[in-house]
Amino acid sequence: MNMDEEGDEGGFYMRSSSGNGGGGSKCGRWNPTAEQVKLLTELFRSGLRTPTTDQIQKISTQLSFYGKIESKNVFYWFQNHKARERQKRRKVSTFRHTNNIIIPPKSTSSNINNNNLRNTRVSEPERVIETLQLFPLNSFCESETDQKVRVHANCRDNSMFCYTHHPHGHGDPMEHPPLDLRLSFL
Amino acid sequence: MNMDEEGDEGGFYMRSSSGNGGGGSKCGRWNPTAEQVKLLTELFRSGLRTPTTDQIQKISTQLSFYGKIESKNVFYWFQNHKARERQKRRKVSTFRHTNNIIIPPKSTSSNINNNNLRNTRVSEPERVIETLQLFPLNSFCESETDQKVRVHANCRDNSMFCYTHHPHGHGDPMEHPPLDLRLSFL
DNA sequence: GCTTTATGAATGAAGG
DNA sequence: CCTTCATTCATAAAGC
Repeated sequence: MNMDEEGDEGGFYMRSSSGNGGGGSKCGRWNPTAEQVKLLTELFRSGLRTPTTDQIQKISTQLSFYGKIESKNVFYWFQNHKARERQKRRKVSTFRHTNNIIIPPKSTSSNINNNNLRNTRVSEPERVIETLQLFPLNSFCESETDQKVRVHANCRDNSMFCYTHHPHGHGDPMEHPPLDLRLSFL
Repeated sequence: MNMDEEGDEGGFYMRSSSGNGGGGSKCGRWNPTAEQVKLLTELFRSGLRTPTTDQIQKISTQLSFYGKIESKNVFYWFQNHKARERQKRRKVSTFRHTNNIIIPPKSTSSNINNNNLRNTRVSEPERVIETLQLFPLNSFCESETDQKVRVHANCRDNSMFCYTHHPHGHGDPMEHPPLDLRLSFL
């Protein structure tokens, strides 16, 4: 991109690590603490997908111990998490596999001591059950993104990330294909 | 956290050697080549703002010729590009009064392009008029007192967010179905 | 090589 | 449920 525009004016970081309840957390949107996320994730993994109002209330109440939270946050969290889980599953892409053994993506917690300034999201690796994928739907890709191939019968074709990798490989630096496409391929 | 692992909270990307198209590129984050950016920009300028999945795929396929790319990269690119365009424009037009004539905010171009539901073709140019903004559409002022009860047409329970009082009293109506939650409070 | 900027990626919040 | 927007986080690239 070539936007020689000025950047920003007086950026202000807020994102207290867990100071939702204690610190002077700025209003705005809910910023879950690590504990909250962990618990929510655990619930999700336990199979909870669409909590009822009652469940939401209870969850919210419990999580309020770790920081400010509202019911709607819980509600949205599950909505988003579920949707994005599905979304990423749809993404028929990039899974590293050797021969026919698919290697789950490395979790790359290489530099743990990277104390970033603004990174306040405490990392909590929390391994997940890894099930092997036995059928690579796509050719082969290499990326760190994983997916558990899931056959979804969605009526609409509005899957978000569908990716078919077109393998290309050449070390020619000066390659320059006929970049003339007037968007015609769309 | 990346969206690849549901439990992976602090997944850090491996450093990338950024040898994108030519060299051995590690997968840190996608680093588009000049050609890719050029094409994407051109598409954007042609009016494409929110490509459909199908378009994303085609674009991705085309661009993969110039270097490694995934669909989600295209998706994110358009998301970001559109958002930042808007952001920039908003920032500038915060006080754009042409002499004395103030153009009233026309609902933020909502209905300009909404008619068109993303056909398979490139959308119409969709000129962004973006007039000045007199009111902060989404000013987040923390008001603890109220809760915007989201009227959500939930089939099962109609009382979605009720913060003021719990709807069910103490009877605790329905016990949770098939949830095998280890979290006791539910 | 350290700081600043540009931008890829993620996610909370809505709208429909 | 699905899509989209706003904001934020993280980091490669650019500038000093």
